[in-house]
Amino acid sequence: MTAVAKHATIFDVAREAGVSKSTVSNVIRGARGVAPGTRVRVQEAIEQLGYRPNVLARQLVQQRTTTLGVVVGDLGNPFYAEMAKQIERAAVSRGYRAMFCNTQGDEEAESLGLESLMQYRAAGVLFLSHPTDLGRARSIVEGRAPAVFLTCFAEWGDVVAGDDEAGAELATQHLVELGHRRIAYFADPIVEDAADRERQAGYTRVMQRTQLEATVFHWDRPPGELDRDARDKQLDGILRNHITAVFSSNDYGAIELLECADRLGVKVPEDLSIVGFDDVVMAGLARINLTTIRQPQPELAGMAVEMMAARVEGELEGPPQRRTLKLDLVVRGSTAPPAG
Amino acid sequence: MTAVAKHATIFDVAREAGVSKSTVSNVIRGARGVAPGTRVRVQEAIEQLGYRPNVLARQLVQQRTTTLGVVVGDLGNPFYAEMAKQIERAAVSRGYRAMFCNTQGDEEAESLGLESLMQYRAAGVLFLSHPTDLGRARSIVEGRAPAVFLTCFAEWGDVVAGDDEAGAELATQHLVELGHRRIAYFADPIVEDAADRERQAGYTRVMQRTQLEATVFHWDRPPGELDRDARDKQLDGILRNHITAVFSSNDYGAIELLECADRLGVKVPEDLSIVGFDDVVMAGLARINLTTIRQPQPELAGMAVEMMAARVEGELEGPPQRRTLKLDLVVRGSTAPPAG
DNA sequence: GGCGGCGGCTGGAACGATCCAAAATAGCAT
DNA sequence: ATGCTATTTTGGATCGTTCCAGCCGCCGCC
Repeated sequence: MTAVAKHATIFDVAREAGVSKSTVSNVIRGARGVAPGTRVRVQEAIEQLGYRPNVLARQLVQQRTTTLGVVVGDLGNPFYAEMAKQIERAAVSRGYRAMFCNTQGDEEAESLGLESLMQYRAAGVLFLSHPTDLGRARSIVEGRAPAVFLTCFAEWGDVVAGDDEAGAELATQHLVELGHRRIAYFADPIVEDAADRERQAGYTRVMQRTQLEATVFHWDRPPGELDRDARDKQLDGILRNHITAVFSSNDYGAIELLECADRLGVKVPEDLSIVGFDDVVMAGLARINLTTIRQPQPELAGMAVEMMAARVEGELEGPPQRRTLKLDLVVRGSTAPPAG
Repeated sequence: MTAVAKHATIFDVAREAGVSKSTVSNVIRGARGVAPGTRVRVQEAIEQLGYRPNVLARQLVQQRTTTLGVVVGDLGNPFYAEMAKQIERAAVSRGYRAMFCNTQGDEEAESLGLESLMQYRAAGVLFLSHPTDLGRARSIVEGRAPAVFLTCFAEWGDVVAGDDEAGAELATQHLVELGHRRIAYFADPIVEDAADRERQAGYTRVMQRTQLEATVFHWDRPPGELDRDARDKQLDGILRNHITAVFSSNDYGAIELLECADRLGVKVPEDLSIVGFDDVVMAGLARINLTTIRQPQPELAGMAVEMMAARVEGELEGPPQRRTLKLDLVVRGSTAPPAG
């Protein structure tokens, strides 16, 4: 039984039930005005033949699809993976299907993926990571499908994101309240996007408000496995500067920092407090136990899909909107009052 | 510009270029027998109108799609997320598109997802997690689309998996060579499937070969956050039994064990050696540093997609095949010779 | 000069659904 | 019976492609 059977069509069902194709169509679409007896006969025929309507044909004639394109930089990254899962669930529960494009930060992959989504006539495109080539992405998508930016930003589409600035304020405030005075912000070079900017802004605002000196760092070399020594040296230099607490723009950076500290023999949180951002699964492991800012992933994903659906179904019109969700501080074991 | 523009069709291009739709079709399909001049004119018209062929229409008439259905239990789980990403990449590079269905272990979600995939006329279905309701899955898919089971098993489809038994032997052998005699196998109750069985078999075989007593455990209560005490108590009881090393059926279970040990004040690896399975990202974190068996995810995914493509394209026929990939031991810091 | 062959191009049928207008049937009162 | 309305049912057009058979015109050859 390797051969794949031919699928039954609406005509096969019609013949089996002794009605016209239109009546079968009325039954499967749940249209009213079908006699109860006929409906039953048609349903039996459908059951009998194992008939399943061809979505492609339907979408072709209806001139609209229920395919939601999702562009994501790295599906393997647990943060995005969780987000992707929530999006898939939300999409399905609204009658849509998600189609993911993993770009791996590659421009070529990104535009090919978007082109492909357009060829599939995706009802909308949801950007889960900031597009690598924003202009190109715009030229491919705009005017053809609505765009929603989730956790990232562009002025030509709706935006759904956590309130990064307020979240960063929360994180910084937490450190200040613990008694820290020399607090640094650590930017992850991988994501030099709007989110990073806002988080930095939140940090800076609190520092100014409390009359403390803001210090912003970023890895001299991105965390590419091999130059741990360089990074250790960098953190060492920073600590000599009497920094007692670090707020990292995301959890991955924070965990990297944690590992550097371990290697340098710097005790966390006794000698150095660390706060992350996102609350990825790893952050909750007992051995990591990272204080961080939680992103409400299910709500974010749900909201993004809801907006997308509203645009697609014409319930939402006009200029791009921006929805922001509140973020919460999760206090764990990587923060404590400074040693002195 | 909220309104979504109508897409140009092959007829629009034909009119623009002053040729028939068939010629345009020949150009976009790269068919030979089109005069160079004509080809250029058509390509200009395509460019001009921003024309993109409608995949739905094409697939409808061609009676085959390039959609690969992927059924996965939990896209948010980093192991599956990485797998999903590799599948997506492999699919795209072979001219297919992946369509994911997250089932969350729910039978209803699973069959709805599969039904949906069949309605989309998916060219094949790739199971990334063992189906919750195997019989139902079979009745929906079999005869309509080829199935490939990746990292899981069913007799009605091709199987691609790591050599779990050999991997488990490697893990157990490693513990034996370190000098351990009382070694336990810990089954994760979440995945009581073929993989678990084979891993256990590998463990048992080594134990028998070395004339050691095999001891199999499983959590009395699954790791559902709230009953940590119960699990601590269980591990405590096990350790009183003079167990000095544990081989867990997967990394999540191993990490859980690690956390229990931490809470009980049991030192790893001094008092207890732990080996996991899968080599998820977390296992490599310096603070976790788990000795484990690595699954070659890119190769597994690539092979699965390759088999799927071969089935779809008719290059592979006949009864279900089974491909097994070699697994490697990754020695990290959670294993050491026993204290005595 | 007629004819076969060939490269280039085209029209029509098909794919499997939706949806509308029109036809058929049923029900009911006169 | 007849007419009128309400309910069911139906045929046909349509969506945007692919692909095949056939047409047209040109070239070279005998």
